[in-house]
Amino acid sequence: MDGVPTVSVLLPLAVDGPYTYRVPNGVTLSPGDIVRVPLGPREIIGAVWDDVPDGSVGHNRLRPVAHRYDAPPLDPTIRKFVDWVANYTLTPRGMVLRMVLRAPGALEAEHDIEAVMLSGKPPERMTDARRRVLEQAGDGAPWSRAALAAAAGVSPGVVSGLVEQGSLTLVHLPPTPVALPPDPDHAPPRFDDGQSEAAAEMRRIADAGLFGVTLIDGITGSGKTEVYFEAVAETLRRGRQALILLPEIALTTDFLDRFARRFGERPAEWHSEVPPRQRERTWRAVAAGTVKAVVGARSALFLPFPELGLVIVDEEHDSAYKQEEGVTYNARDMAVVRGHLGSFPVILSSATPSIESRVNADQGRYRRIELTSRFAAAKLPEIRAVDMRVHPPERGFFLSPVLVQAMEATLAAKSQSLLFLNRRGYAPLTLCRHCGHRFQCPNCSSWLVEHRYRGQLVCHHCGHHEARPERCPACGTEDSLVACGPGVERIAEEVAQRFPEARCTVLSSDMLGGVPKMRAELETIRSGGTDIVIGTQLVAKGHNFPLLALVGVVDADLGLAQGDPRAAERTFQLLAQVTGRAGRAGGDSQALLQTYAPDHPVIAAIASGDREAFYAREIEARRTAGLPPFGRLAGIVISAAERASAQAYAMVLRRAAPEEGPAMVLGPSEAPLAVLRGRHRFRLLVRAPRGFDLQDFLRSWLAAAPPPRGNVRVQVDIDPQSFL
DNA sequence: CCCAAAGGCCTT
DNA sequence: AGGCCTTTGGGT
Repeated sequence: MDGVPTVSVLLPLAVDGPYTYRVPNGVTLSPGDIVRVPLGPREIIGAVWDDVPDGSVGHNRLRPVAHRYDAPPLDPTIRKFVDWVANYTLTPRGMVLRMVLRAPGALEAEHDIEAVMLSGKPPERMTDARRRVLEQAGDGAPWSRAALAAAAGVSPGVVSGLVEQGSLTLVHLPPTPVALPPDPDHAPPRFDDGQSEAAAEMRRIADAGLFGVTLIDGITGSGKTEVYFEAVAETLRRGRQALILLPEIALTTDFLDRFARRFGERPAEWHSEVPPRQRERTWRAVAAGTVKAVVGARSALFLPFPELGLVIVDEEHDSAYKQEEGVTYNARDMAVVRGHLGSFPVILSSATPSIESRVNADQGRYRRIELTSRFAAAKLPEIRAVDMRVHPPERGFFLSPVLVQAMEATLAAKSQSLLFLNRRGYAPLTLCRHCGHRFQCPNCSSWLVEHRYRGQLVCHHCGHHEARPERCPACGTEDSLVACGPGVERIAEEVAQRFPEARCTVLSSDMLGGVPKMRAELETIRSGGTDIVIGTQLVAKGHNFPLLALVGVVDADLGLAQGDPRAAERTFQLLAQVTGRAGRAGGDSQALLQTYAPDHPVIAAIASGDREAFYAREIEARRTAGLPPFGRLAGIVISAAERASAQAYAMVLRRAAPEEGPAMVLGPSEAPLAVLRGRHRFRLLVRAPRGFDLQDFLRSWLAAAPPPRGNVRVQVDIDPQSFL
C-alpha cells in the first residue's frame, strides 16, 4: 500500500511517540535531522526520530514536513539518551526532547557582525571629533561602530558620518566564536605526590575513553578540580568534547577563570543566566562540535554534543542536580547514563560524596580516587563542638559565650568571621504570648517565618505571605506577638548589638537585588570589606572566602530532627562544606560547631574529622532500618487539583502497602508535604529489590487503577546503574 | 441554574 | 505549546 515516503518526527510536546509526516518530493530525511512540521493550526520544530513510521494514520491524513533545517543533526547517542531518560522517568519522550531543543533560534544561520575599518581616504572636512575617531581606528583593526565611538569619546553619528564619507569602510566579519579552543598544555599544574598519582589516573581514564564511573573523594582544598582538569586535558587532546557540570550556584566567574588559567581560554557557559542570544550561539557551536569544553548547570547535559568524550559532575552530592519540575531527573545519574550510552568515562567529584556514590564505590561499581591532603599552605581547621547546655547564651540571645569570645578575638586580629545558620528570615515561629496562637500557613500547615526586614510572615514551602499583624488574630490582644527562635536576620541583629563597630554582611537566597547584588556582596567579602559574614546554606556552595579565620555554626544540629531519610547525610554535607571554608589560606583557622547535641554522630564526625566513621555508621544505620543505602529508590509524585489531592494521596498510600507487591512505602516523604502554586504534591519513597523492574511494576500498577483525578508521576531517584 | 476556573485531551 | 471541550463547585 506504500509509495508515499514518510518519517517519524518527535515533537517537543507532552507526547510520547513521534508523529508520522509525509516526506516532500526530492527531500531526503534521516534520523536526527531537525525539521519544522505543521501541527494543528501552526508549525513547530521537531526532530526526525528512529521509530519506524507507523501506518495507523491514513495516508490521506498525513501532512508534509515543512522544512529541514540546515543544522547539525542530533547524533544517535543523544537520541538514545532522550528515549532512555523518558523511559526511566516515565515522562513522554517529547518532553525530554524539549530539553534538547531549548534554543530554537539556534537553528537559523547566524548573521555576520558589521564592523568599520580605516580606508585611508581622508574626509572632505576634518573636525576634532573625526580626528579622534580616525586616530582610534589607526591601529588598522576592525571596530564595531559603537565601540569605536565610545573609545573615541564621540557620538555614533560621527562614525556613521565617516562611513558615508568613505574614510571608514564597512566590513562584515564572521561572528566571534562562543569560546576559543582550550589548550590542554597551556599551564599544567605542579602536583604533590598524592595528587600526581591521581592526576595520572585521570589521564589514563580519559585516554582509554571507555565507559566507567570514577568517584573523586577528596577533602576541601585537596585539589580535586586540578586533578579532574587532567581528564579534561586528555579528552581535549583526543579531539573530543568535555562537559563539566556544576550546581548552578557554584557556577561563578571564579570557576571560569580557574579553567582559563589551566587551559588558556574560558570554556563555554550554559546555565539559566546566559542571555538568549548567547544560548543560541552556544547551542549551535556545541552541536557543530566547534566548542570543545562546556561548563554548565544540570541542563547542559541535554546539549547536542556530537563528540562528547567526558562528563565531570562536580559537587556530585548536591541536591541541585535534581530537577523537580517538568521532567524529574537527577543530572548526576543521567550523566552516568549518557556516559554509558556514549561509551565514555564519567567522573563524580565531592568532598562529601552522597551515600549512594559511596556505596557504589565501596562495592566496586565505581572506581574511587581519594585525595586526603590539602595543598601545602592550607591547614585543616581546628573544630570544636560547643555544648550549649553547658555554655548557654544569655537570655534573649542565641550565640554562646564561647563563640562570642572567639569572634571578639578574630575581630581584634582584624580577621573575618562567618556565622552559618541554615534559616532564612528573622524567626521561624511567631506566637501570641496571651493565648498561645501560632501563625500557620493556610495552605501547608507549616509555621510562618517572620521576615522582619520585609515586615512579613512567609511560608517557606509555598511562598504564601501576609503582613505581620499588630494584634493577635485569635484573641485580639495588641502587641502580644513574640518571635521564637533565630533566623539569620535575628543573628545579624544580635551581632550588630554585640559588635557595633564591626562591618557585617548577610547572605541569604531571599536577599533583595538578586544575582548582581549577590555577586557584589561576595566580592565585598573576598576583598575584606566586611568583618562578619552571616549566611544560610548559600555560603556552603563553592564560594571562596580567602580571609576567613573563624566559622561559627549556629545550631549545628538544626536539620537533624527532620523525619527524612537523608537528614543526617544532608547535615553532614552542609556542615563539612561550611567548616571546610575556614583555613583555606592557612593561619589560625578555627571552626566552632555550636550545638545542643555535641554527641550526635554527624557532629562528632565533623568535630573529629572522621568522615569514614560517619559514612560507615550512616550506611549501617540505613541497612538496619530497612532503608536502602543506595539502590532503586523511586518516588511517586502526585500532583493533583487541590480538591482531589487528599483522595489521591490516600489511594497511593493504600496501594503502596507492602502486601501489594515488592514495592513498599519507606517514609512519608523526602521533602515535607508541600503546596506549590495551588497544587498539592506528595512524595513517597519506594524500594524494590535489585533486578526487579520497578518502572514496569509501577506502570502497570498505575494503569490497573488510575487515580481518580489529577496525575501521578513516578520519579526514580537513585542509581540508574542497575538498569544499564 | 449559570458561570468562571481548572483540568484533560488532541494535534500526524 | 495552545485551542477546545468537560467537569466542578461556588454563587445566585
